[in-house]
Parts: sequence; C-alpha cells; structure tokens
Amino acid sequence: MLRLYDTRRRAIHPVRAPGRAVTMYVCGVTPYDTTHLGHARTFLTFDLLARILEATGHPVRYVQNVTDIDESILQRAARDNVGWRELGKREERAYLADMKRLRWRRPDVICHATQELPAMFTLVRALERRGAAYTLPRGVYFPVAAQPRYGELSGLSAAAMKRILVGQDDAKLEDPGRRDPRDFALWRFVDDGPTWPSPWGRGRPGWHLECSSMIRHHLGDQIDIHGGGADLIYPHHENEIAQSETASRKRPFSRTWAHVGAMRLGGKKMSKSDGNMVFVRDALNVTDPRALRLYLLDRHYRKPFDHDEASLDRARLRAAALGDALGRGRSGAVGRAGPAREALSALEDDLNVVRALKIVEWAAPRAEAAERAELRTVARIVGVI
RNA sequence: GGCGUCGUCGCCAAGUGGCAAGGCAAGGGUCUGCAAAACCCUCAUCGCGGGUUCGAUUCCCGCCGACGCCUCCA
Repeated sequence: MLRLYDTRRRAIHPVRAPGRAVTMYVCGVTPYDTTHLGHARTFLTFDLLARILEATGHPVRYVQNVTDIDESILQRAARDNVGWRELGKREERAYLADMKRLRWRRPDVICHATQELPAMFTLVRALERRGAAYTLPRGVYFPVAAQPRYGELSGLSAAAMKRILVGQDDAKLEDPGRRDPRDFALWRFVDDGPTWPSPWGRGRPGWHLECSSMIRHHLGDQIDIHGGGADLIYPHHENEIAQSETASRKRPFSRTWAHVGAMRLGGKKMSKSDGNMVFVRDALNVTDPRALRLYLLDRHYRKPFDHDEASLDRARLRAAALGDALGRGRSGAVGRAGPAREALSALEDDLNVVRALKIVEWAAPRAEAAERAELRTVARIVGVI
C-alpha cells in the first residue's frame, strides 16, 4: 500500500480507501502564461502517484481545476489587448498540450471556475447557515475565528499570520471592516471587468472558494489526497480547510495533504513574478519527454529542486540507456520478490523514485527476459521508457 | 518572527549504526598517424560541539551556516 507524507500530521501514513476509489484533488493552473518546469514537476508527481495506485490495484478518481477567472488573467489580457476568455482558453490549450507531451495521466475531471459558480454559492450558503460568513461593503468574508484549528496545516500562529499580513500589499485592498485581519473574501463585489450575479450581489469569487466548492461538487465532503505546490500551504490550503470543514462539519477535509517542493533556478523559486522560469516547451527542445520525466521525478518530490542543465542533459542518456536495456517488450506482473518488487516498494514508500530508478537501472542490463518484463512495468509507471 | 529544505569529493547528488552509490569534471591508461569516441583505472575520515553506543557520517541535544516559503504563484 502506498504510504505518503501528510503535511498536516507531519508524518508518513498509509493511503487507505477500502472498497472504493482513492479520491485526489490537485490545485491546477491559472492559464495566462506558459507551463514551466515547476508546474510539470508538481503535476508529474501526482501523475506518478495515480499510476502507482492504479498499478497496484487501487482505482483513482483524480480531479484538477483550471482557474479561468482571476485578476492575473485580467491583467495579462489587458496588457496583451486580448479578451480574457480567449487568453485563458489559448493558454489552457497550450498547457494541456505540454502536459500531453509529457505523457501526463490526465485527471478524470478538469473543472473550471467559471463553470462552478452554483457550487460556490451552495458552499457560501452552507457557511452562512453555520454563521461563518458575513457581508461587508466590499465582499462576503469568512471569519477565521469560526475555525478553531485554523493554522493547523501551516503551523503558523495567529500572531505570525498577522505579522505577515501587515506587510502585504493586498491587505490594503481588503475590506477594513473585517473582524480579523486574517479573514478572507469568499465573494468580492467589483464593478470593473467580468462579473457574475450572486445572491449577495454582482462580483467575482474569492480564489480559495473555488477549490473547496469544486472538491465538494466532484468528490464530496472529504477526500483522500489533496495536492499542490508547497507554496499553496498558506494561505490557500489553510483557507480551504477552514471553509470545507466549517461547512461540512466533517474532518479531516483531506486525509492526506501532499505538497511538492519548489522548482528553483539560480537558487530562487521559479515564479511568474520573478520571471525566472524554464518552460516545458523549451526543455523539450533540448531533450525528449521521457528524459524530462526522469529528470523531474529523480529528486524526492518534497525537496526543493535546483534546475541544472547538465543534469537535464544527462537524463537523456539515462533514459536512452534504460530504453536500450529494457526494450519494447511486454510488461510483466511484478512478483513477490526481486528487483522489480523492490523498486515498486520504493515508489510506494512516499514516492522514492530515486531509489526505485537506481534499482531498475542496476538490474535492467543483468535481468533475464521474465525479470525484464517486470522491470518494464516499474519503468512504465515512472514513464521513463 | 514562523514554517520548511539542507549542509556528504572541485560541481550535482544518493545512502547507511560497523569497509561512504552514481554522474560530471580532473588525472592515468588501452586504442589511435594525431585527435575524438569508447572502454579500464584513480580520486571523500560525510559543517562544529556534546550525548547515547563496543562502534555514528547515519540516533538525540545544542550551535554555526546556506537557501526557500510565508505577496499572485505548482
């Protein structure tokens, strides 16, 4: 059985879903820019996670969102003088094409914020019934005080959060009448740009609301695995927990929280604001998809990963060598013992790809036909042959 | 301030309570008209100080240091 590190409990626990599919939700992209290696690493990590579960007989129901309405899309659309919907659709297509080239195990559902407004309203109504929403002139807010465990995921104290919020530019944009400076918008009343009618007035949804309501809509009140980049822990995932657990009165909202470490360039996290990104598209110009998968997955997913051209280049040789050693033959069921079993066990041990690949690379040139077939199975789970 | 990752050969990076993977670079060699490629060989007492132990790089405590995140962000 797969064992995974859970950010909330800060320990490794087995992923159990007896008699049903494992439910997994991963925070996706806001499509206004091209897919970079950080996106690819994160999504390939959950691709691998799903493949491991499925290969070991555990069906998976995987949902991922596309934030197709967001201030950043509106800004980019204005800058480039294109319609925000047009921009979003174009960038989403590009992103899906990039991921397809990486042989991404696509989510079973890819949902869009603009298509889920009814689900969002339902969630806000549920929060209202719990007394966990209040309306101010500039928006409907969630009172953080309604959630006694707020801060559990990130480990931040209330004082620490407030200290952080004081220095933020966005804090000035929030409604000054909030009961607590940590309270966040469920729905914003805005006049400019695209807006939607809601029971509270025209406006746009708060971005934390999107994920909570989509999860509830597509997967239910509680899920097995919630994933995303480590940069989303606070405030995004913390706020999701607050909304969802308050609305459903069920906890935990997600049994396991899996966060992928940052992809860095020059010692700094790749990010849109810093512009220090390496795009998947460009990487695929100098290497091939299997090699890029090998490169991105051959570092433990929770660790930060410094992009290194030399390593990327080497990955091509490694993938080619594995291809030569394992050939194109059939996959074989992994037996109870032997290198393929050891490699598969490594994958099940909090996705230890490094150990698994090392075993496969060592065993592949030495293996007989039957064993090679087993090794192919593991190599194909990782997607490197 | 908090959360987190990490300090292992010149560089990247695994790993283990008992001789420290691998890759790149470097040096030597085989081969070659010279070279390239290929192949072979060589190359580390694991940040500092305590503790536990027969024995710690590996476990515990403290320290020093690096970096990231906490702002939209995967």
